[in-house]
Amino acid sequence: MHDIKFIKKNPSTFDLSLKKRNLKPCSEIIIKIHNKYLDYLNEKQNYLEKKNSLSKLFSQQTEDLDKIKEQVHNLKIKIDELNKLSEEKLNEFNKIMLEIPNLISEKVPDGNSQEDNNIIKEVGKKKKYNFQPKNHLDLAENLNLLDYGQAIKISGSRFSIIKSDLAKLHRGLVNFLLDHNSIKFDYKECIVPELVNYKSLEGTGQLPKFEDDLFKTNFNDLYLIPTSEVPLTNLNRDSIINKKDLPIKYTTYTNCFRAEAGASGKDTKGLMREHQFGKVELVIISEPNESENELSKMTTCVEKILQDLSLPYRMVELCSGDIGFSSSYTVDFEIWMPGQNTFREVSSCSNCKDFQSRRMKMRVKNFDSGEIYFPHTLNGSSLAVGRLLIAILENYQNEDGTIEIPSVLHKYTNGLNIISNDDQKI
RNA sequence: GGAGAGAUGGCAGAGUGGUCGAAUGCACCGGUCUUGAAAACCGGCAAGGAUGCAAGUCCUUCCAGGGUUCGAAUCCCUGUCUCUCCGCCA
Repeated sequence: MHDIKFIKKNPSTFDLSLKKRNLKPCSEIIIKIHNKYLDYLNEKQNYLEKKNSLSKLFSQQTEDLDKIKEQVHNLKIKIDELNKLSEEKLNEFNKIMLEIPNLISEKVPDGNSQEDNNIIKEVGKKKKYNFQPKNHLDLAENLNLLDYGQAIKISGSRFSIIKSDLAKLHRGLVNFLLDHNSIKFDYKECIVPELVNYKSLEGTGQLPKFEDDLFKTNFNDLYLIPTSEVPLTNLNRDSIINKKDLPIKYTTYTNCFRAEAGASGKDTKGLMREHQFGKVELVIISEPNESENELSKMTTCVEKILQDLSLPYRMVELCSGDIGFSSSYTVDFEIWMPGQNTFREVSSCSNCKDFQSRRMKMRVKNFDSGEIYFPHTLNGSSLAVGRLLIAILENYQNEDGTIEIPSVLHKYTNGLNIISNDDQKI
């Protein structure tokens, strides 16, 4: 949510940012609606003041009370009218405002699509194979570790059943990632609900605009989370944080659920794009002037994982056409996938500035000065576990189809260091 | 699923029609005292909005939404959530 006062002061800056996202300028109409709202509001407040002062006369005098009653009655009619009008305008205003994406940072490169993203750096050497590397799907199915027939029977497409040593690797990865984040990088580990209410999704920006991407349940109208950014960031919704408690850093592992409404035909099989996937998430609530710094600490945390796992990756700055709704600046991490001969996204780290904190009324108070302001919120994946699994399968494959397990994970896989065929056919 | 109770400031907790944005305690901030600290004492301390250069003035908010009334934290209705007991259950 944007600050209307900012828009009124800087309409052209605001419109320019929208233009970079290929959106139409709208400052003029927003300002117009808001001013109209203020007109109604001020008029209403004047009448309210009159009404209040008339009511107070009752405890002071006893004469002409009927006359006052009548005056109040007349005022109430006007107030009701103006109340309706101002509410209408405010609703109109909010409806527009909630669908406007965040302003993008000056650092964000111009561009229309993924193609225009800026590669910041490429790290790690791509392994050379003296055979044709397979993709994760062939590898895992050959090893009997992934079953799509069963997944389709139980739930349909875009689900999978992970089995045996691959399931153990998945579990080990989750523990490795959570330990990394909480012990080495001081994020507070949490377990959070995977069903959330409307307000929470509005707070982080998924609603009202992206309803189609979400799964809604018939229990209290709760939604399945598309990312644990939603519950983690909303932990401090509608509240005032003591400045001394910043920065607040959370990490969690959850399943994430996405309808993938606009992705038909893309990555239809395999762990790449599923309706349900596991993800470890990082969220930071930071002082406004510290958020850039915090983002770089966050990306360092993610990078360290990729380095520990010796996976070749690149760091990509998203362009104005590709950046998410709530973000002002986003850095993606992509791992080299030899079986697909391309880099694929495994993490996205965003600085949302005060966009989400304004939406969810998360504020910070400096108790020394009394000052109250909106903090910046950041979120990042560390990492999407399914995709990380793909990366390990493809990067650590041997010619015979077996998979080495990276050495940092051995203590998380109870010493298991190679995945070979699971003989059990069930 | 059945029965009952409740939702008030950062927290605890008074308040049952006007003088209530709301007692009191704790926490927090400032001060006195002290070599320093603690204790004690004194003072301050909700949020959002409008307007104004500012000081200030005004409006709104006691879970949410309706209603009664000149006037609602307080009375009535609806909804949501929480708690307790019983049943069921990982």
